Amino acid sequence: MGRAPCCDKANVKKGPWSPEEDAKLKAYIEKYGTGGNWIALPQKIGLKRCGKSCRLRWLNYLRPNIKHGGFTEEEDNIICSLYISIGSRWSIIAAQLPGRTDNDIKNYWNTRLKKKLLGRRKQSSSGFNNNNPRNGSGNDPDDSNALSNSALERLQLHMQLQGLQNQNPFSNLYNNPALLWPTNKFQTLIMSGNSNNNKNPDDQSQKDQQFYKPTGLSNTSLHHQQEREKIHGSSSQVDMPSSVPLVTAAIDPMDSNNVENDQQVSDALQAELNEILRNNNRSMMSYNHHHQDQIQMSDFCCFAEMNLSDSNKDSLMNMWWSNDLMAKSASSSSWGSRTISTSTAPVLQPEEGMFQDNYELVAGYSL
DNA sequence: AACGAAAACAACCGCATCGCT
DNA sequence: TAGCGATGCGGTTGTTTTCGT
Repeated sequence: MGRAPCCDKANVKKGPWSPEEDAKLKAYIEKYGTGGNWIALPQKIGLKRCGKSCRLRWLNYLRPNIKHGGFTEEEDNIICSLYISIGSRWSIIAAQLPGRTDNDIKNYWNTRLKKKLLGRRKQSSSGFNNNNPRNGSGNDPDDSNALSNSALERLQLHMQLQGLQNQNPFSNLYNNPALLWPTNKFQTLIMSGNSNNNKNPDDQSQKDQQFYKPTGLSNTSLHHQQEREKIHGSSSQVDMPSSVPLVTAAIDPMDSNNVENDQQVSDALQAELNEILRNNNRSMMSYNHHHQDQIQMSDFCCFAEMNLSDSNKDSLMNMWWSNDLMAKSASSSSWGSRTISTSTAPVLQPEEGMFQDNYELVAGYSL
């Protein structure tokens, strides 16, 4: 049995919004607010629209102080850094850019910024990542390659920015440890969210709120505050650098609950990583025409460009995928993959220091 | 000017989660 | 605490605009 539709599809208008519809929706919300019920809203206004559609229209286009287009260099920097750090968590990224919506940023990234950055890579590496039909869509939930597409993309960006530090416009910001998130502490925060009143280890949004919310706000009041901000258009931006130590202090990474099953968890994680790496090696075979046993991570162009030993490059690739896997394991949806059953999989909690060495090895900047 | 391809933008869909009863 | 409706999110698709020939 399928899920009940949120509205009567037959009597709902779809497609672009007309100026009249926009005016009706805007006028109503500005006067009465959303009333906390988007589903009922279109009926009240007399719009033949789905409540979700109204919500999207309001949030993305009609609410005050929305900016469209004209992304600045600084915004590019932030988007880039955050994407590399946390992946396609557009709502979080959008929260750091006042006036920008997640949809806008997502579109901007997919259509322009990504190309602008990845366009710098060598032809050969793009052949592997983009021109290989096996890797093209990333839609197949059973395709283990899909798991690492985002990670690989982020890795490539990471490498390029790292390699171009002296001449690229992102270098200053990229070296800002407060903005470069895939740090040991950040990973620990994500993974240890359940040690601090988080009953559901899969509840990513709960972790997000825990991570971003200012002190003194419950999740509920935070939600209400966010709702108010959305309606009134004030910035929901949280000053990230200052919020990080704030929450870090609230969650003790050395909490004994977190490290209880470290060895067991590390073993399980390593096994999963090995499997993923094997799968990726197989897909590399089809691209490089190498024997599986001969494939090295260092065969990747993005690694070849780095001044690292082969073993370090391979460690890097291991680390990067593990970073992605850890994130995905910690979340059921926000991190993209649904290939790992969060209901049955153990909550992987890395040891303190698990990523430390790798990041120092790779990044070359102080965390 | 006409056409097709590519890029950009807008909106929809399905799923996970929240929060109320 | 289970059930259910509402909400939020990210991925995807559809449409429009721009560009190249």
